Amino acid sequence: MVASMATKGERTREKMLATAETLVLSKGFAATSLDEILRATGSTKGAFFHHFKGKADLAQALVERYRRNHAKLFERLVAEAEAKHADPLDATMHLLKRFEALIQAQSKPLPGCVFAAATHEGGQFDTTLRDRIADSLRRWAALYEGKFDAVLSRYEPSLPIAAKELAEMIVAIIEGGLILSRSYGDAHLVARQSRQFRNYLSLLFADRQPRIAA
Amino acid sequence: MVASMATKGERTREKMLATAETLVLSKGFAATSLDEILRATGSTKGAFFHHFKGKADLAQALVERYRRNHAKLFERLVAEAEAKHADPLDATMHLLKRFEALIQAQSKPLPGCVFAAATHEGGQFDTTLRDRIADSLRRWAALYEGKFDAVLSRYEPSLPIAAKELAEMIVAIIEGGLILSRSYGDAHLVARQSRQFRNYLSLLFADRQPRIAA
DNA sequence: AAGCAACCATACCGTCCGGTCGGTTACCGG
DNA sequence: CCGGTAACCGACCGGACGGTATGGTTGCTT
Repeated sequence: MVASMATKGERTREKMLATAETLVLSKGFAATSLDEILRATGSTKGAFFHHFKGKADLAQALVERYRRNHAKLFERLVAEAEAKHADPLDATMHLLKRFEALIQAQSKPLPGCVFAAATHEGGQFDTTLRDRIADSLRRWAALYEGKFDAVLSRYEPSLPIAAKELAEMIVAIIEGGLILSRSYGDAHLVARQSRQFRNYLSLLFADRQPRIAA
Repeated sequence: MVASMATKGERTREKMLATAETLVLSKGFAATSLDEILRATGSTKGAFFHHFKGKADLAQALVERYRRNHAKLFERLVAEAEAKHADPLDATMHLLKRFEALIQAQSKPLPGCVFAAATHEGGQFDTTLRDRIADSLRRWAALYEGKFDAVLSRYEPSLPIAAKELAEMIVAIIEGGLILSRSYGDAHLVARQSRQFRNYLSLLFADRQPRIAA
């Protein structure tokens, strides 16, 4: 038994989560029935209710799973970028470029973001899940914010700017870009928008003016 | 009988659409039942099916209504901006600032965008409605694109840029900003992000370098 | 090999939801 | 005042959905 496939139960649970995610991202959570998920995975009610307390529990598990995968991916990209560039600005640029390359490689538009989906249907979830989603988005932005903090502590921007604003901007651009990308069927729209954001950064720090200690 | 209240039927229909919109924006379309809408408006099944063929028809009507209102608002803002500024860059900046002021005036986060909601639950709608939504988003972007075209035909940007990219960028920023704004409960996030976009524009056209005819 | 838990299949239940339909009231031209 | 139509009501239906109960099967441990 290979370690990667874990136990049988974990594999079916993962399969359910994966197919549920694609269905939810295409039709929405409420419009996705349990039977539909089970038909797609080839299992039954018994299996589902063995792994999840109910549909609400599935929603929470979906968010948690997405959160982990998302965090893991970005930590990998950040590590790679910082290994290659000592300068914080270069590292951030590299991070964005790697991200764009990942999207550009896909021929179809990305299926969407679970956080955005959950936010949109948020009214049917309880407060703790909504808080968890907001926290996930904040952590994502905070990851960028840390990078921009490093950049701002070294270089003087050509316009007064806060790291948090830049972090929220790239997250907003990606989330909004995903919506347009899906609606248009344009697989490369998000990458194009990320490039625009890089443009903004390169104009903000065009001359790499070193910050003067007060 | 005042002209503004139109016929009785039109008023109840409008009331249904308005309450349906708020419900849909907070819980999603599939999770919003007809009974819920009717309870909120104080009318009944009979009234609903007199005005709409079914729930799918309601969805289409919601999109169409939002589309009209949205277009009307922006045409008003554009007209106001162009009346005040002959220069296309100044007019565009004014347009964005007016938009920010509108958002800033609200104390609660905007309820969301029907286009984004519909895109997110798109899998449950038919192709014609999905196309209609994509078209609505494109028209919105095209409205901005026209303005940026005017700017680019007069001024040389400090980085090579297409009007379409800028147009898609502000739309993406607003859509993404709305998601973050709702999830965080931060009413001013969208306006802050619009200001970032204005920053980008002001850096792109900082010196107002006039375009040289080739 | 026995036993025990984890895992999964199936039949079934109560409820809610979209939709239908026969009927009633409000309005309006003639 | 009358006829007709737009507007509206509310009981009802069939089906789908989330959830449960129960029994069977697999696989790990000792």
